[in-house]
Amino acid sequence: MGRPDRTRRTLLDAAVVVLSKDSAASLSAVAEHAGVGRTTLHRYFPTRELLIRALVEDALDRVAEAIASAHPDEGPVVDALQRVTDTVVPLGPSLSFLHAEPEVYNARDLIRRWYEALEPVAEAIERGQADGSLRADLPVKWVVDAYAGAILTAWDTADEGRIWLQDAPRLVMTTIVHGVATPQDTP
Amino acid sequence: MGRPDRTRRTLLDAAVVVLSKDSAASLSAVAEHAGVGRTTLHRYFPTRELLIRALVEDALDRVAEAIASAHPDEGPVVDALQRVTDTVVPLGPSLSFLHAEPEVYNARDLIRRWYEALEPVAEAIERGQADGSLRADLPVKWVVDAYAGAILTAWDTADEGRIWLQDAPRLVMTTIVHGVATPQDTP
DNA sequence: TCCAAATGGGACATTCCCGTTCCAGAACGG
DNA sequence: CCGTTCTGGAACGGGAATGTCCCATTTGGA
Repeated sequence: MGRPDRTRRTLLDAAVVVLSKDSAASLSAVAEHAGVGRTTLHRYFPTRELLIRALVEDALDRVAEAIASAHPDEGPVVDALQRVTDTVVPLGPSLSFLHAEPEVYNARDLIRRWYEALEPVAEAIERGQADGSLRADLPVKWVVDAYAGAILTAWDTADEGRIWLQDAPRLVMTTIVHGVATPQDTP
Repeated sequence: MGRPDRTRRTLLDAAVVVLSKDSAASLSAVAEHAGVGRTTLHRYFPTRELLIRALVEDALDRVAEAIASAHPDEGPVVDALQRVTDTVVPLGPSLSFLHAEPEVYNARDLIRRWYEALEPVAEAIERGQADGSLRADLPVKWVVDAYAGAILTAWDTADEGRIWLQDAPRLVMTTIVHGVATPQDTP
């Protein structure tokens, strides 16, 4: 991997962190956070628009890859979701960026691609509802969003120092799968 | 209530909708969405900073008032949370705005005030953990964030048309309280 | 070591948004 | 019905961010 590739990677990583906390942050701020001159940033991403697009692509790729690597179609559904959670939580900045970026919010095709990336999770949830391990009185679309939202919340909460990041996967799984009530009280 | 009060209310309502979807939206966009001239907007809120502050105050007040009106300190905790959910879900735009606004994210005191507004919820959760109706192996801070996050997610999901807004409170409560697994599988 | 590639800084024009001012017209209340 | 208040449009200066160019310097590989 040559120098250009490393610089590009550095820029993408810095940009996702900065822009996830302020989607309107200036390109100067991004370049500075990456330890790179603003000129160099423009050399790799000529316009802000192109930088955003590249970040979205990168984030979607990472999420899709992380989910795939967890093999959500294998084994008991709850175990599968546990594996997905473990691999996706570290992608917090990318999730946070996708969620904060207005470009994503207002572009139909990008929303569609987000849910395409989550499709294996949706299938796992359907599988769970079919085999009786997940309750079937909740819309799959809702469960997908609630699950993804919980992961995002966990990242944000850890980022604010209210929980430890290492606890995040367990908290997400316990809360989403079993709920916050005591088991006995669940009718 | 005179004309100025109504105009101010119109502006606040329009601004929270526009800025919740794009925290960097221009004041022209806000004024246009409110059906008001940009001059008038500046007459009520001289600077963008002051508009943001007023929006934050308004959002925090609404959340605190909605929670208080649900009397989260009375009756069974799960019932109390149900009442809070019912009253808070309609505040989606305000929650979304608070969550998206970088000004809030980066200001210690505003974060503190957000959690102060949620304090009655935190107390209800503590009460539930103490009386055995809620599981005690989850940090209260996490439960508060997960709960608020679920309400926000439900609003966003309804806004995208993936669920009906009228179903949101039930979905939030079922998911957060009981989880998405079938009751029998909860150990 | 040497050369090509990559980088960083400075300078510049452009564009967009903000905040202000002025003035004419509309709306509301007495 | 009249006058006070509120509103909307136009115009302007200032400032910040963007995108572009040029050139000196550094870096890393052959």
